[in-house]
Amino acid sequence: MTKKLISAPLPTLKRLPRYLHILQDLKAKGIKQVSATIIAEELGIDSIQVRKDLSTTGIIGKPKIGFELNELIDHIVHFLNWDNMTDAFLVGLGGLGKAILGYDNFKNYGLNIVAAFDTDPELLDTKVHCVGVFDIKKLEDLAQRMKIHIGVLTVPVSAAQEVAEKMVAGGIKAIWNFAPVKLKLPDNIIIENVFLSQSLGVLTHRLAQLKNTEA
Amino acid sequence: MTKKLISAPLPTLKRLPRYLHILQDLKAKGIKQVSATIIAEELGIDSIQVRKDLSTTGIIGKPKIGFELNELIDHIVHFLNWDNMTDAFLVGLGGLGKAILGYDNFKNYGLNIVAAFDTDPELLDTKVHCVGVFDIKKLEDLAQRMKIHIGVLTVPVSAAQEVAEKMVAGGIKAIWNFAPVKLKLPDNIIIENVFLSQSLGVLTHRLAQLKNTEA
DNA sequence: TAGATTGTTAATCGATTAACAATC
DNA sequence: TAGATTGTTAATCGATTAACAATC
Repeated sequence: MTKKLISAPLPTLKRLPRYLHILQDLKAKGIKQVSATIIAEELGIDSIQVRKDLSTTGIIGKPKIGFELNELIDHIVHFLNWDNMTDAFLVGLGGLGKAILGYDNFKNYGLNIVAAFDTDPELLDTKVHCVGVFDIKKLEDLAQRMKIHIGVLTVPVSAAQEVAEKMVAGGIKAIWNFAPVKLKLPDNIIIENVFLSQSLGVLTHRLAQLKNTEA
Repeated sequence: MTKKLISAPLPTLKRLPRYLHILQDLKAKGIKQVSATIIAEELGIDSIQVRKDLSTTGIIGKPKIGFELNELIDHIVHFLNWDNMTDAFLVGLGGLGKAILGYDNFKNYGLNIVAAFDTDPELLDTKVHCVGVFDIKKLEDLAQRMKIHIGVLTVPVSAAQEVAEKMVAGGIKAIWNFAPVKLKLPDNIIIENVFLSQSLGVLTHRLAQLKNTEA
């Protein structure tokens, strides 16, 4: 039986991977128990928030003691579904696509990229970071046959919508989108965008602000 | 005289680059005016929110007409400080570092990477995507002499804190951090984190949820 | 003019933070 | 035991959404 995964507020969901990083550090140091206070201090946030976030994963702590480290890690990992490796396709072997393929750590995050796609004839039927590269024409058919549910989209903006539609046609249910464009897809498709310009905008705005207040 | 940059709520700040993408698309199509309604439809958000967000940039629209496209673009670009190119250093030439160096578009986002740093002897004194690569030992001195204020941090977790401290020692005021670790730096240093695991966690959790509700 | 849109004030909603009893 | 921590309910805070007058 699979435990039911109850959802959480988006901000909570985004903090969970950060807790996990800390916890795995502590585990490597041989620590067995941890309190919300410790985690909070490490991340510079409020301990009440940590406690509330952790409770959404279903973990039960012990007053005065805190949480069993291994048990807590398991709960977070399960909540994020990182205990089940999910196969994925990646489309677009530009710099970013290659970087993601080469970043082994995503295996710790439940993501297993099993094939890559591009239009560049030079790349077809080669391997990049041990992953086979195929023509985009084969995407839909292969996705269906291999029952792929996650697509990583690292193509230029101009191709993003078209490729995303092919992913959906192939039965892909969730798209990790790195192209700075709003994908127009059916409502039941999960889209998670990584827009680097957002993050950079925050940085440059704040830096300008800082310089203005200094001047 | 530089116009004063008033700050905005973080969610607003993060939406502004997305508005800009849409507006530049419209500009390329030769359109001269735009209403909040149009932008909102394009992004699938509320038009009231768009109006409020835009007003934080200081733009004044015309009832019934909307906004002058060029004027609106200028306001957002100025608000994000993307009209002033800021020189930056990048440290860590792994896959991600190389991808960022190769992504010319950041020049549209006010970021100009003028030098890269690594420890790999093979890379030193070569050029990657037309940017010179230097030994990390030279980082502090060069940052000071060139008055660099932004550092892009794409090193492994194990090196992140140490390199970040070198950046600060070199006078860098804002760090765009891609290493999944909390940097411990003075309060006046601006840190903007890009934690891909956060985004991936949201995706895998939601996909698991979807499958659970289907089953 | 009538309809559409802006800009702003007020209401709602949801997340964070505070308070506190329970407890190892 | 006393102090520290959990889990939960209530209060606060801030962002989103609604309402509406002004206006081209």
